[in-house]
Amino acid sequence: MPTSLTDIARRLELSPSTVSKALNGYRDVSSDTREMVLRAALELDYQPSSAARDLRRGRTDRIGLFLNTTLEYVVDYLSGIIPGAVRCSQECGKRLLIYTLTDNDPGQLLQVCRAGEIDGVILFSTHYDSHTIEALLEDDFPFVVMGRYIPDERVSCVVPDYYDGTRQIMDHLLAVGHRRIAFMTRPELTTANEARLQGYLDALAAAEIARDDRLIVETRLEPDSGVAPTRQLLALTPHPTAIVAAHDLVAVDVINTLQAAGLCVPQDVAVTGFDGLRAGFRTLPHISTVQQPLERIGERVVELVNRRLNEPAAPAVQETLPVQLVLRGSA
Amino acid sequence: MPTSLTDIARRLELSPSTVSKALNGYRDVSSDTREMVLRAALELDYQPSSAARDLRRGRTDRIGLFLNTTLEYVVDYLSGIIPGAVRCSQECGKRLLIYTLTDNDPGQLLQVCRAGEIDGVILFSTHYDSHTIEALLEDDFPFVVMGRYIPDERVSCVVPDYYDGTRQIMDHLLAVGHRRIAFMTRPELTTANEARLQGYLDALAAAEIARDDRLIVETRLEPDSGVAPTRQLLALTPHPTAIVAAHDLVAVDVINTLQAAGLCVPQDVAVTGFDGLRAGFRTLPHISTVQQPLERIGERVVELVNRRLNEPAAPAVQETLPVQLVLRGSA
DNA sequence: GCAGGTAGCGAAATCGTTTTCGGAAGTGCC
DNA sequence: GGCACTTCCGAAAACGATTTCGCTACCTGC
Repeated sequence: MPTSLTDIARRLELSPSTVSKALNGYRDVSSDTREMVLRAALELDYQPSSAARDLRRGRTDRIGLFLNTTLEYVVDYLSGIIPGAVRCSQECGKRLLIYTLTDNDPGQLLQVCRAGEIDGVILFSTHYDSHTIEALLEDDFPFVVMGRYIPDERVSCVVPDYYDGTRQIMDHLLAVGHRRIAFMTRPELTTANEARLQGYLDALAAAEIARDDRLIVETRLEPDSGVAPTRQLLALTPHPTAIVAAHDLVAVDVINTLQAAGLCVPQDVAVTGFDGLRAGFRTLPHISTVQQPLERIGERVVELVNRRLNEPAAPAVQETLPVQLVLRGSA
Repeated sequence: MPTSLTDIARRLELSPSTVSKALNGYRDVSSDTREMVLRAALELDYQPSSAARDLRRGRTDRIGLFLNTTLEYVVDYLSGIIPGAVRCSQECGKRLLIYTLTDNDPGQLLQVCRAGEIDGVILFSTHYDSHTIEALLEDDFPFVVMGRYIPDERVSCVVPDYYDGTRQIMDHLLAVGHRRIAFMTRPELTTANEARLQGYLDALAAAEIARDDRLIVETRLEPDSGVAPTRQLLALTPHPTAIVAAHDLVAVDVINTLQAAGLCVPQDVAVTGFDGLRAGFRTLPHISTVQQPLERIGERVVELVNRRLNEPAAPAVQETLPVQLVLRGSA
């Protein structure tokens, strides 16, 4: 049994109320007793029971983030997000908790929220369905969506500028002379994928290059899933001189496949990624990519949840954060 | 305000006790009222307040895992562990929570444990000091150490067989004819690193190959930290024909550096990793490695915490799990 | 000396559950 | 009818903190 408030009270022959007030900085307690209490608390390694505290105060000062670990991409992305999110929640006096979902059952998320385990929740793009969002709205439970734009003015979200990022990549590739540029997209029809594709198409149009559908291929995010599409592109004659991958992890596959085929990156084929994950440093050359402001996204997302907690009436915010092209060698 | 037990009670004109008993499967409630209660609970989206419940029951059915995300390795390793850990905790009726530590302050871990936020905790090798362990023992708080052997019969731990893994790698390399085998180790003096080094040295001795200290180099786990040691090894004449890296992530750097120098893997230099992380699939050829039973480690670690929760008097267990050499092309 | 103020403390209610205990009503048996 | 059981339900006490409110001293100023 850990020591409780009452333990301290008994030991010092004080009432629990006084001890509580001493620990919580109330002014109606003399500095003498305050010191006594603080010393005793330290000696006994006192830590208030979070259950009791949460129950009485009606909040937990915890923010949840739900994680599905089946995708390597998610883990990698999250590890970029977390430092910023943790720092910001620390500053807000909250703690950030990561919940692990079994087989991505969104019901668990609602359970945790309704049970009052957390005050607010961050929704990662792949981890919810529209029913979850509806339920959260109905419960008036604070949440923010990360990485996907939700066309509903009641929900806050933070997304990187997918369109502009792709334009930046394309403009760079076009500027250095590429004309046959392949584009790898993902099968899911999300606003993110659409924005990227649109960036690609608009850039081509602006450069007055005709769209060639054989240069647009699909790829998934599992390990090795970038290999086959790359081979498919290499089979074209002439093959593209640049490949714009949907993600850094895909770009890794692309580079490996090209090098295995005896081609040099970027001399023979330039390759670009997207996101700016750490995986981009695990190839030689390193991957030229669009760096998402990962830490900043983490910060903003927590900040928005926190604002919502402080002023429940505040309107939802939909933020697009600027991204930046970083050239690291592969293009 | 979410609906509470009392809400249901009022609506059905029952007492809170009866409602609680109906929901918790007590036998002294008629099947009629039980059904009424269950239906009402469903209609109102009732979810018991976890704070109230935890407070009253004196436990939370939650297990904590503390995470420090500064190291890519940790994230990668953890994502291998988690599926098993989550599944097992699910089966035990517990929930697995991941806590994010700011700047790796072990005091936070003790706070969370003492506050009763979780019933037990899993310590990842890099996230504690001996003081934390002492404090947990003193508090009699259930915990299990993962990935590092602790020479103390009061603490349970689960570790892969580092020594045997390295022997397996070495035996394979020796069997295919390698004689100049380099070894990359990490600067920290942990039992894991020592066991690996010993495996390397014993294998050499068994093959009657003299130890050459120039072939033993140190490397860290940050991105690119495998590059310099590899160049250092390539500067030797003759250079080693095989490189045994301390980790898959290091092996990635090694392979890239070798290929960038125009060498073929594994024809010119064979490379092996350790751990069996997903990163091993992101090179071509894929990395031959020692596969840790990651899922199994996750399972066992949760299982041990759970056993400790169910029978507090049970003795601590120190488990070494078998590892397996998997040849994927790089050696 | 007295009204009004302040400083310091404790009593008690409260948060939403769980769980023990006892009581009321009904049943079966002799 | 009386006795022992069973069945079903509610009252009430916890769990450990926070917070409101009121009470006692003591002080201050006139």
